[in-house]
Amino acid sequence: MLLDYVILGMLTLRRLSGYDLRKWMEGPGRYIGYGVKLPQIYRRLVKLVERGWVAFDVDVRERAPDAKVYRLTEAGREALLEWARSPYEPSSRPMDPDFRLRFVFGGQLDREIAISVVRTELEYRLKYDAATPEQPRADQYEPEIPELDLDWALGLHTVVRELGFATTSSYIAWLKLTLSRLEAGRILP
Amino acid sequence: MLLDYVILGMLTLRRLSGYDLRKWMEGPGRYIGYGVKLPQIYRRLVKLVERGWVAFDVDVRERAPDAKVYRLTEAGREALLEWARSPYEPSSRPMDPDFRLRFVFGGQLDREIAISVVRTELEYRLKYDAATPEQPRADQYEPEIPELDLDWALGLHTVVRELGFATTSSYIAWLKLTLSRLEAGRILP
DNA sequence: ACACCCTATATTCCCCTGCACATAGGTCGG
DNA sequence: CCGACCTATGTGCAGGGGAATATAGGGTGT
Repeated sequence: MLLDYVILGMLTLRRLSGYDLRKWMEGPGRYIGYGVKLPQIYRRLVKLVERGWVAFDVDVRERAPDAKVYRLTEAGREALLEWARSPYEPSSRPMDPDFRLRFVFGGQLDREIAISVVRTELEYRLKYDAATPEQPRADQYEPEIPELDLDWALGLHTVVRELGFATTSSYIAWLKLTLSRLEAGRILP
Repeated sequence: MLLDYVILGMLTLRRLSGYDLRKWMEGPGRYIGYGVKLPQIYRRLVKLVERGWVAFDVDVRERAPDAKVYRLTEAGREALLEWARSPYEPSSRPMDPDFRLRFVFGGQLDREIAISVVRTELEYRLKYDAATPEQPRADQYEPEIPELDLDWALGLHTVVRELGFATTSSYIAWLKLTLSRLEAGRILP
């Protein structure tokens, strides 16, 4: 379950309440592309406590309701590390959050993990996504609705595929750049 | 349910079996970013038949198992149009498939719908996503694990946010370009 | 001859997850 | 004073959706 590792990964950096986790997901975490609603976060936290991966202390607050502040346990740290080291299989859809999740929350534990995940992702994208996508051929379609303008419709499909192609290309460029920076031993100038 | 409208939208263009729908989702439809597994497609098709939005004919095939080839009904066409005309609320995560789905499967029905959806999306992205994201501040974090290199971890968060920022920027550029092309009345040169 | 994959449909089990709602104190504007 | 909104926690319900499995004919490789 991806949400488990988002929570464990964030708790590696600092203690957080369920409410904090949601704030992160709606804020900076938006770019990672994975998000769930509050009830789900609370439910997952309960399960993670049951499993012994996280624990909490009640933080009594004067001018706000009491909060449960969660922290990572030793078992949770091991679970996160095990996930981070498990084989990474890229998703067929480049915009899926799988890679970014692995990269950030796995990679933060160990430089070798970060490098290996980026390398795997890059190889996969070069193999399956670097090719120029095919144009849809009008003769393959026979609209059931006479009012539908087939050229218009396929034009929209084409421009969306162009968006996807451009996005994927710059994604691949980012993967190459990031890989070389990681291999050089530092990521920020 | 988004899957309903993916199916209705594809059936607007041509008759398809459940298996065909899955092939499209794994192939060209990958760029739209919405995908489910086969069992879910079959389940949805059953529900759409019950609701009267689609119907099927059994296609007896010589050298392959018989296939159910689905087609759009009048009620299905109306349901798709109603969805396409309903107010569009952009998702807070730019990579969610909501916009692309609306744009392709709503926009193919009517040029005004396509223009309106792109305009709404562009306004939203300019408002919420055009700003440079903040850098994470190291003093806000207190890792529980001494082995964790906080600068390294935050560096990874930063480069992923840079990827998100670059992606969003080129997405906004695409929205502007597409809007002006749509307003000019044609999308392809 | 046998293994394996492709087309094609579908079910069962079980968990994930969104929506609506409940609770409750604090703050702020009208 | 009241409504609206923020912090902060949850519950109940219904439906979405993945993994594994079943079935079954045809083609392809070794």
